[in-house]
Amino acid sequence: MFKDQSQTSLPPEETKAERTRRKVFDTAMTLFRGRGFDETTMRDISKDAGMALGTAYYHFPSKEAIISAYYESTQSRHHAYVTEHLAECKTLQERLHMVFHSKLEQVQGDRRMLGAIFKFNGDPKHPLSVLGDETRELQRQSVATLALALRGERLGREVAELLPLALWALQMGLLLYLLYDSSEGQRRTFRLMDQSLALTVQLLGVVRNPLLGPVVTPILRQVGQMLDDAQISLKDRPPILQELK
Amino acid sequence: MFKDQSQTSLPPEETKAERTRRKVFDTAMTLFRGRGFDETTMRDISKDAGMALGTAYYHFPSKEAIISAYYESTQSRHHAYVTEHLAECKTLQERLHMVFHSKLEQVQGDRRMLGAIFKFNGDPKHPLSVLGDETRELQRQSVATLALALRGERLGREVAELLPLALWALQMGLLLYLLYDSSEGQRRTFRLMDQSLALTVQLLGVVRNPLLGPVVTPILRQVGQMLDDAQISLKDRPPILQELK
DNA sequence: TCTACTATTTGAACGTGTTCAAAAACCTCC
DNA sequence: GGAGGTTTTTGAACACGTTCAAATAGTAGA
Repeated sequence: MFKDQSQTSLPPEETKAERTRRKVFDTAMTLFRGRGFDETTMRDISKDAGMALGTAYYHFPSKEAIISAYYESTQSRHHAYVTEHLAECKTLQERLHMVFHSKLEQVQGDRRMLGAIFKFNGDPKHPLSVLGDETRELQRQSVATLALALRGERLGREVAELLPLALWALQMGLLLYLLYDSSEGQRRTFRLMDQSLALTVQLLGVVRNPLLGPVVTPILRQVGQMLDDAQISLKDRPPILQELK
Repeated sequence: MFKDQSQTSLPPEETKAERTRRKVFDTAMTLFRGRGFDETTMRDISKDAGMALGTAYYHFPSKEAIISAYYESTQSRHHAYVTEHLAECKTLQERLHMVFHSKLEQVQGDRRMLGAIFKFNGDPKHPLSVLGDETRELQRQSVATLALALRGERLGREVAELLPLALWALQMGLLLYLLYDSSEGQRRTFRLMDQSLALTVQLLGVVRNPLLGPVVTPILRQVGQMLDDAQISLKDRPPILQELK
């Protein structure tokens, strides 16, 4: 219809195909948020987007692929937000608070979509399984984003290795909790999050207490070895869990 | 076809309907184990069971309901096994070992079916969500079975409240790991399990150390309060997570 | 044995996600 | 502007889980 003459120089990358793809994505997001993932059909999406069913499938190989795209986009938005606001936070508490709160606020409106993400963890072969092969890179990024909150902390080797993964697990748990939390404004999840983070900081204090070193260090070391052995680790190429052996 | 004349007195409860239902269940189990849940069609099941599609649906309201029945049957088999063998185990280690090993051995052959169970956790409304409303009773039983391993232990109030739930979470984690573990005989999962249990016992030692009481007790108390507040608790009617507030 | 009722079985039909061959639009080089 | 090629769009078709009205088998009371 329209030749895109207004933007000859700015983004030369917005091809027609990309515009269609975005139209599918945006329409799907609106419908998913409104009715939920399962209640929205691909036919609904293509109809609302003003195109044929096959067209939507040309741009997204499956319905879940749309969720996957959402997953990527929130992750990168979160990462951007965190890197931007990191300098403003002075203490560890502040950094953890900022990192976790921004994540939660970001996905707060998408509660009904989270289910669609958690749904696929049961299938190791499934591309959307958070623990699986295909989301490995995404999961690595997610851990890296959270690890930014630990920047500059003096941590023992064991803690430095384990904590980012533990934070990731905590975040996953909180997102799962969010999914079930229909309290107003999801305040329950926010409270649980604050308490969890306070506890984390407190535990970190215990772990760093030199008097308790002899008790704590061997345990941490053992936990680390155990997770390594089970390949639930972060050492160089981080799989979390792919098909094992 | 056959009038069942051989059992006039033994089980008066095996009606024809029950026999058909069992036929559906058994056929489904065979196919699920062989090809996996998703790869098995309701049409496959009904054909192999020698009946029409609608008949299978008369006895099970949905495909997932068959998994649900499996879920119940393993839980009760596990419980029976544990109560029977509990007396043979003298130490805490032995009891934990027996309880966890028997569970794992029981579901070992059903790896491919576990995915179908984990799949539904994403949806709070879904009857098969392990955290949800409808599986509450089943989850309570599961925790109770695991708690049998702690019978007779002297535990502080906080630990006594938290540990069973922690064991349940551990078991869930191990089952998820099992799902991804295609190592021969699932030895990776067994090893991870043994290590986790050893660590559990070791941690229990730390927690019980009277010298560390002042450090450990307030933390445990706080964790307990936090989970209570978030309704992730076991106090009287245990919800774990249902739709919140 | 017949009658009325219930429990069970049947397969056609529906809505879904997905696939695909063909049509249409677009692009590039002459 | 037209020929040849590629990208995008289209809607019919498929297999699946599920529903349902109708057919059949079973049962209990006369």
